[in-house]
Amino acid sequence: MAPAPNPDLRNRRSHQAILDAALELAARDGYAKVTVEAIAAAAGVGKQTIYRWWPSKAAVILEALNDRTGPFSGVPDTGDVAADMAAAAQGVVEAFGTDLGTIWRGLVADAQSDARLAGDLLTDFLEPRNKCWQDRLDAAVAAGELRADVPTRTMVELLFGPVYYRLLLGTDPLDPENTTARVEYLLNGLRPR
Amino acid sequence: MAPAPNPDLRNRRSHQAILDAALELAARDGYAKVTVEAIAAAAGVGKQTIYRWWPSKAAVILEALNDRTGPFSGVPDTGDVAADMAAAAQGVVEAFGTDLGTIWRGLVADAQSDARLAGDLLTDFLEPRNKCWQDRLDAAVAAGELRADVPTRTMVELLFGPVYYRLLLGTDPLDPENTTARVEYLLNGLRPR
Amino acid sequence: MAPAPNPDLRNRRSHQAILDAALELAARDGYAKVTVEAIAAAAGVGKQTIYRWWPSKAAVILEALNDRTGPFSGVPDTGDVAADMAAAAQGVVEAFGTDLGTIWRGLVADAQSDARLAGDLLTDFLEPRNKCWQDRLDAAVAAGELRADVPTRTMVELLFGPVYYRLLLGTDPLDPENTTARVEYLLNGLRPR
Amino acid sequence: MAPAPNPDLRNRRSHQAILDAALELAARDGYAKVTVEAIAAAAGVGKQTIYRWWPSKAAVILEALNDRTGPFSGVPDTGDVAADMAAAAQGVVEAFGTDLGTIWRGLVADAQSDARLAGDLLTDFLEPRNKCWQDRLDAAVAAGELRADVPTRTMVELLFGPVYYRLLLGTDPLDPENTTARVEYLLNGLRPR
DNA sequence: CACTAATCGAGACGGTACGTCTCGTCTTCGC
DNA sequence: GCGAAGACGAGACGTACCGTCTCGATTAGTG
Repeated sequence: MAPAPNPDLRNRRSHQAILDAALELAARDGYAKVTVEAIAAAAGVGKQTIYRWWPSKAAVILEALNDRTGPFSGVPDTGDVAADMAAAAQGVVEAFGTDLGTIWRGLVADAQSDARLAGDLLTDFLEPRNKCWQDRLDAAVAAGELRADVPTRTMVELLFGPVYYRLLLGTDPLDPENTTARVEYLLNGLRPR
Repeated sequence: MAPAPNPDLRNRRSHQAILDAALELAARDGYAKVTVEAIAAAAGVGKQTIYRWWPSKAAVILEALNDRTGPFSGVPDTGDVAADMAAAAQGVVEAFGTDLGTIWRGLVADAQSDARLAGDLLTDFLEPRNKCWQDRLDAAVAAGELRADVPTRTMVELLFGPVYYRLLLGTDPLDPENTTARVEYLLNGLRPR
Repeated sequence: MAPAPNPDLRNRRSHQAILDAALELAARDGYAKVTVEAIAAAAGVGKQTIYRWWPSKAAVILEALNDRTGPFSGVPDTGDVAADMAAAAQGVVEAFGTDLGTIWRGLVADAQSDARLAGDLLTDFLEPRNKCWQDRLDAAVAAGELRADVPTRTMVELLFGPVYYRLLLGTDPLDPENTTARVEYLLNGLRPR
Repeated sequence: MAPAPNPDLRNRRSHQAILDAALELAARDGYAKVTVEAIAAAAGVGKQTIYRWWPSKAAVILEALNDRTGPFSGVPDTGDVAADMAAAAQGVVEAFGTDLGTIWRGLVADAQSDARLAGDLLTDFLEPRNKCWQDRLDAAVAAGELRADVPTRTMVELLFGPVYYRLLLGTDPLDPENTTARVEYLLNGLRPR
């Protein structure tokens, strides 16, 4: 069906205008209220130009998000894994406190009924960041700071799972202090000593 | 505006037919594909009869879910909090492996752009269950099985956060074994001993 | 596919608003420039309400035309068939000089690629009028004013064919005088006497 | 605006391929379904190459038609104007029974909303043929076969008007027999003798 | 024989309207 | 007078073409 348009002929100006418009509308009106039609109008672009290059509004906004945040800068490595975990988790919490959090919630929501988007969310956004984290944690394991018998992938889930829990379920507000404390709980465990 | 319909006049048969139809459609076609129109048709009911009593399809399905699963039976208390946590977390994971998981994902997705629904999700479903858990963990704290300086609400987040992480982000499949191990990690911490 | 909407439930106000808007737009902007979307907007109506009851903009405009012109009043019968033919042909020519002519040209144009519309044009507009004419001419034949060996249907074609020729091909402007003369030519023939 | 492309640099192969493709598509899919895009694709040509030399798909197809039918061969002159009229009218009717009729209907349809095309239809196709007819009829008038007080242009309308009436309105199928008879009616008139 | 300029194939672009879909409200009729 | 049935206004969807535009890559006729 799709005649596979030639990316070389892509118009830079339009491409960027679409990303910019998408992000601005999402920030202004809320993710759910954004429509492809509105993005096209705001970007001064034909709808077909969006559909030619993206399968859905979600895909546009995901790329816009990546375009805006730029390449993931990596995780800190001060030698103290506890401090690094706390710092980075706080970074995530703070980022989620901005428009980014709202937009990300919308993307995750759409991904529940759009398997392709779910995959793109992972490959384009989540997994690269998690990969960095796993590397950092692997180093900590090697340095004897963390248990070797716990998969670092699981550690990442333990660290960020509660953040997403609050973000998506809204049980409690995202709270940097709580985030710092959580790292200590994770490292030392919930058993009394 | 809304003439505040008198709940006494509510038709039991229609009410139940709507809940049943909603759940069946959600299970068969997937949450996102269900429409109020389809529920009404499947229940042999006018659309207005649904809109009179519920604000959205999500509200119908949430009530249908609660209607189906019945009142929350509470958490186990064998005296061994580790075993209880593992058992219950596994129960959740198993439940999420059925239609319930798919439907729940849909409800959480809708809640991202529907504050009222988000509130209902908490009060009608999540908080009652979490309240039970906090009570159980309070008992464990009192029994000296868990640290007293960690809010039990946070403990619940640590336990279930990673489950929701996988459920909603799809990084890895929900896995009962991993769930059991996670309880041990949480209790003993990630530091080498 | 089409669930066959129930005409009894049709909204009178909307129906009339659509017909009025269609005709006004056609007169103002020209038949070809009218769009279903514009009719809907001008009538303060949803597009679906048009598509529910008509298959195309042409069908709307045809009905609007019939609604406006009202039932065909019939043909004159003064006893002098020549005078009657001239009068009526002139009536047609004059009508075609108004918006009606422009709209009718548009409908005939659309009918070239829309068999259903072509049929509707005949049954809803052309044939009723031609039927009246054939009856009038039959009477003239019976009165000995016209040849009995020429089908009256053919006579009608001879009378109006040239009108449509000018209307649709634009070779020459529609001209009442020429119309009158043509009746004489038809009746007496092109041979010198 | 238009930089007036230099016809000398025109690519013969492309020109012919466009005409051929246009006619083939019109015959195969019907005039209305043909698009400039499809002609370009079928001719292996860029869209701009069509728009450089023609203002619309109708103009392409009109030229293709003229290219295919070749120069108009003129009207017969056997000395018997009745026979000649019948022969030629039948020729037209027969031609209209082929793809040519369908395509011609499409062109006339488009001309209703395209004044330029309407003009081209006359100058490139209709008027040359009518001119020949008028000449032939002038000769018949001079020979005393036809009335001198009827403009030959009007005679042509009387002869072909009914043909177009049937072609464009679809009241009855185009019928060679009826065509022959019509010539007799026209010559001798509709009055009983 | 290179040079230069316009045409060429290709197809992306900003637009417009299409006909469909679903939403949440409003209207009608039958029980 | 309630409720099923479903028409309604609204408006986004994703598609199809329009006519214009921007690309190299031919392809002429000129110098």
